[in-house]
Amino acid sequence: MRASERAYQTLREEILDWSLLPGTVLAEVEQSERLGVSRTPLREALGRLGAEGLTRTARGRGVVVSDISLEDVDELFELRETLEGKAAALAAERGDSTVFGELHEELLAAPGLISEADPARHDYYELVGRLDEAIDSAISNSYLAQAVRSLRVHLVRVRRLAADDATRLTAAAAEHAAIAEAIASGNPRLAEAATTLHLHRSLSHIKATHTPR
Amino acid sequence: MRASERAYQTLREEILDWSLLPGTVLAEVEQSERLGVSRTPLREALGRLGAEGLTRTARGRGVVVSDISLEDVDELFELRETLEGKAAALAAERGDSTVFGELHEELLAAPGLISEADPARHDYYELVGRLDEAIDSAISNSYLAQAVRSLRVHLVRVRRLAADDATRLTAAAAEHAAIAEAIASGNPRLAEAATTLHLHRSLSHIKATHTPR
DNA sequence: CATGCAGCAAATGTATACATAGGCCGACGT
DNA sequence: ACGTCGGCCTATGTATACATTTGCTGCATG
Repeated sequence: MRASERAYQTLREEILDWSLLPGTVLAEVEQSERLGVSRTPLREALGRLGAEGLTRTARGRGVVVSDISLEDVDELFELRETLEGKAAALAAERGDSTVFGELHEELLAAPGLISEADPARHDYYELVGRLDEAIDSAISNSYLAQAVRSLRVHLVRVRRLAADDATRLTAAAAEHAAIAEAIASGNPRLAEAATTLHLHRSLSHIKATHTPR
Repeated sequence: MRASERAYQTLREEILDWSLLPGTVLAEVEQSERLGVSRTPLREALGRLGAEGLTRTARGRGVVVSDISLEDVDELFELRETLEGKAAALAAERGDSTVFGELHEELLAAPGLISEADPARHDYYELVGRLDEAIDSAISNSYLAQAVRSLRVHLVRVRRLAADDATRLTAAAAEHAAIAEAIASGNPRLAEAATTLHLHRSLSHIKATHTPR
């Protein structure tokens, strides 16, 4: 794998899982030595991160990890409701009913995946990720898909602000199942409504459980 | 100005005004010599263009200018309707009524700007650009604003597919005036409807006047 | 005591040399 | 004659040396 790709993947992971906290300065020499690559591929990695909005260049202090506050969460969900609502509606119009029917079945059984044995809820998030991918490919619109994907990057960070307890995840699974069912039934307005409902509940949960640091 | 910035601006301009046609290969040495910068800043410029979607890396042949077809136009407008509709609605909720009232007045007088003396319609597009900026800043949502801006880049390219005759521009000015008026009146649903109407007419115009090459 | 300027230091920005991989062309074999 | 293999050559990927800018510190002056 290319050195710039390695540096990009590593930094991206570390930012998304809050190993690198907002405000952390990513100096070129420092990071290039730490990651074992030279400054050139590291700069390319920093450029890509900046384009995604995960970092910003603080005039004079170099590149720093972007901040993400509760206000950002409101803004993110405002955009998310718009984009994912439209995506769900288009998926209902254009998607393959059997694909989403199967996802619906799986999501109904999802509470079984939320076991205490897997604190990271790997299986659960993998299933939700497959629903996202199915919607992306069903909408047949690369620009919308791209917009949704770039938005989801930030949402991964936000997830850490919320306490994803088993109770909430079980409820969320039911909401996702409702979205899949609506898409499978080919009803755009219902799919959009189910998405809106899910996002509002997610946002409420984040805001209710967030403990200010 | 930085060399990488110069290279980026130049290439971006050339792609947007179709001086660099879709499919054109942007080899690093070739372009760095042409633009008078070394390969390092040029690579940074190419990276930024790729992140915007104006170029893509063609496996083996390096970086090429992205294609943009009539199918892309449909996809672009589908996303545009979603984003700009939401933006207009938010602007109506949160914007300063006087700002949009003044833009409304100016847009009503816009047909006077469309003179035969200025084939590029510089004054007209400047005014429309100010409406876009006013909406962007009124929505108070940096993520949505960013999404709208990244979308507009592609629309600049599309504009060249349409024959922007004086008749269409006069009608478009009236549609823009209606949007500004709806925002000034603080009516989100009206603002969204006016935007939807305008975008549909723009798309119809593009599809009606486009002469396949 | 505060403010501004000058010099220094460390960061980023740029150029270039070098490594490496992949594609193309020619030759050889079937 | 066509296909395949090998070598060369040109492209990109990386490292590093150098230039340049900017922020900070300390001293001097009002």
